[in-house]
Amino acid sequence: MSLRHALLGLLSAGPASGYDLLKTFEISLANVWPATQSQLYSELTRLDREGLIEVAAEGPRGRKEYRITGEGLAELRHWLVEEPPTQSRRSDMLLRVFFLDTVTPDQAHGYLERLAVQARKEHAALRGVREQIIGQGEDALRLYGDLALEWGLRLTAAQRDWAEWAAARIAALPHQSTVPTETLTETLTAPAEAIEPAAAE
Amino acid sequence: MSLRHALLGLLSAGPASGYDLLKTFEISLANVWPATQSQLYSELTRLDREGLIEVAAEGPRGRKEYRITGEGLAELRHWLVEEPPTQSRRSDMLLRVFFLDTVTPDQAHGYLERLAVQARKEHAALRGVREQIIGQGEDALRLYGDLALEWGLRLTAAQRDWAEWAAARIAALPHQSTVPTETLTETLTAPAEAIEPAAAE
DNA sequence: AGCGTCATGTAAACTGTTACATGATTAG
DNA sequence: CTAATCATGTAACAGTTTACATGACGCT
Repeated sequence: MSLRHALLGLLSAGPASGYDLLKTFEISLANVWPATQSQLYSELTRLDREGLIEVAAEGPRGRKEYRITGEGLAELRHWLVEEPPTQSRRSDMLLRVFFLDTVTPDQAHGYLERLAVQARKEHAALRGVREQIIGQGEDALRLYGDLALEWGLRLTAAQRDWAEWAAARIAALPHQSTVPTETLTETLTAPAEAIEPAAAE
Repeated sequence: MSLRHALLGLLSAGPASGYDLLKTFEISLANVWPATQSQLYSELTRLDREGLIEVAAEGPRGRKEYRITGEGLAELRHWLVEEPPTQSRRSDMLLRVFFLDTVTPDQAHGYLERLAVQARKEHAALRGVREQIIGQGEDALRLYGDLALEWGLRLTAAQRDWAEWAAARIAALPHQSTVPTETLTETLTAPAEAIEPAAAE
């Protein structure tokens, strides 16, 4: 359960309300640990009940500003340095690759091309983010944000390169000529045809 | 819900029982889409009820061998080529990076070093897998498995390189001397200290 | 006065994990 | 005969998503 640690982490930078935290999730944490409003509010209630955070102040429309407690900070640090990182490696994208032999090579090629395009877009978006924050306040909080951003850039670049490489490999297959896509629909219900192996890179 | 598509994909290669599929999940699909026995059996029952798979034969100890139906194959192909890939990018590992400023630079450095070690191990393991399957039957099913393996190799390499780069950046910080780790425990309850930015790469 | 945003909460459905439970068959 | 493996299922719980519901405040 890392949602609680995400919340503790955000609150370690200063007090905030559920609404504030929700915005932060939508903007900066969306790509790392998405969370919904519903989930967020109930987790905050639980954290408060368990003493890891507390209500610092109450505002206008029932607004409750939470603050992290000493116990909460200790838990956050424990999670950071003690608990082994469990990368949940569930990948929709890669799962499909395993079964690409059930569709035509053209369709498989199309899938990989789309992955490459998507990776290029994401990479460009991250570059945009980097341009925006360049020259801004260079404090401790930014250093680690930069590391995360760099990871995003490297990951999307790797994904792009791999998808292009993989698409090219499929395009290099024999019997992969200029078949118009219209005629492929009727082959959909036929069993996947055997594919000759491509030469190693 | 991609578990059902994983099952359909495996069954597209030939009939199998829940037990067989479970083994396949543990061996070859564990790193892509982990699933538990419990989850698997109930999903098979559901797929059967919905007509996407059917019982082909019954074996010795209540064994039920499932076979994919035409409807199931259609659903698999639809998922592969029509539905946009939703990469669930929830990353425990990256989430921690954002909050690394709440612990000492030494501890942050240690975290990144451990990530690098882990990535190196995983990369080596995948290399081992590649050695094992080299020279084996080179059929259509293998081609796409190779693409997936290559992605694993590239991903773990990228993770290793990034973690090393990030660790080096933290090690290059000022005031980052040879502090014995024993003395760090008392700084755990103190507020995280401000960190000077490192020069760009 | 009314619209947009701020602000929080609950309920239901679904997905995933852990643990419990049971029994048949085969190999040694 | 007995231990390992084959083989399936259920129950309880934890985490996530979607939808519903409500109301206060601030600006024009």
